[in-house]
Amino acid sequence: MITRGEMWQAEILRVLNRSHAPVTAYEVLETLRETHGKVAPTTIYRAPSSLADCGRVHRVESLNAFTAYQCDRHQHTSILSICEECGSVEESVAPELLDEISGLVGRSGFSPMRHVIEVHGMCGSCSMRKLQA
Amino acid sequence: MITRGEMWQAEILRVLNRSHAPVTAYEVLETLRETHGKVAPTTIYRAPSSLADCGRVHRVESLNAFTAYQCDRHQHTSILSICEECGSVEESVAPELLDEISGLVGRSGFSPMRHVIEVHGMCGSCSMRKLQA
DNA sequence: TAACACGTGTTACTATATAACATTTATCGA
DNA sequence: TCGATAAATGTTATATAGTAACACGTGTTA
Repeated sequence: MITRGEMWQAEILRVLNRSHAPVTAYEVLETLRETHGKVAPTTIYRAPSSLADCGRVHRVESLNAFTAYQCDRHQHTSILSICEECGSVEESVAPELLDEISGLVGRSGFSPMRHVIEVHGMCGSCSMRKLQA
Repeated sequence: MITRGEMWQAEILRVLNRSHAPVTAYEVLETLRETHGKVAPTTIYRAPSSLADCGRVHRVESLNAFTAYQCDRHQHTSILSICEECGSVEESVAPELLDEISGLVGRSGFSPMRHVIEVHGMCGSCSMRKLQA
């Protein structure tokens, strides 16, 4: 049986997948209001949180926004590269880098639970375009 | 000559240094209102931004808050470990790790400008305390 | 079917951040 | 020195982000 909560998760995933750039909760909200009438922020926030918990979407902390996983295999911590020119986000996976970071901060006894690794800059296509112009 | 802007920067640095945990802009605001009467959010936001630009404070993206650099030598990208138990933040510096990350995301032509690396977890002291209890 | 647990909806609010414009202060040429 | 101009700072209002608290309904279980 499909619960209403699962229905919202599916709707929101669809909105996130339509955009290759991260989408803020309120942008999702506006989109869903076009098709569903009145929708409350709470509805929107609950779903991505649970989706993030089960590894289907990323929360992009430095943008206060969400983005769907590009690839099913990536359902663990990713390094996100965020183009400040076009807004696109790429995922990279590097467990060994995460381990190095954990090792580094672990020297003082710190136990990592969640890694936030976001790199801002300019993507390849935008760099190209800039050079040509 | 000391401009008003520099005065605010100094005030705000003082507030940040009094706390070993990150402080939100609005907490700074409240503190400064106690001593300076009416202060507008804009005033508070301008100063940490310029302080962040010149490497005196970190903006902690995953907390929407600011924290002063613990050590003058760290005036470049740091890895922040954030204790979710006591709120304390530690800095680690590892240029070679940043280079590895840059190399990784650079494979697709991405040019990094700013690294956000924040690790959430539990600090050594809190782990100790938990074990004893 | 009463009583409860739990998921979802609704309202209202708090927190975070910035845009737009007003005012003050600094700078510079006449 | 004085006015014109540019730059920094102050002020107001508002946009954006996020959550708490409670209401409501639905599906259990006894």
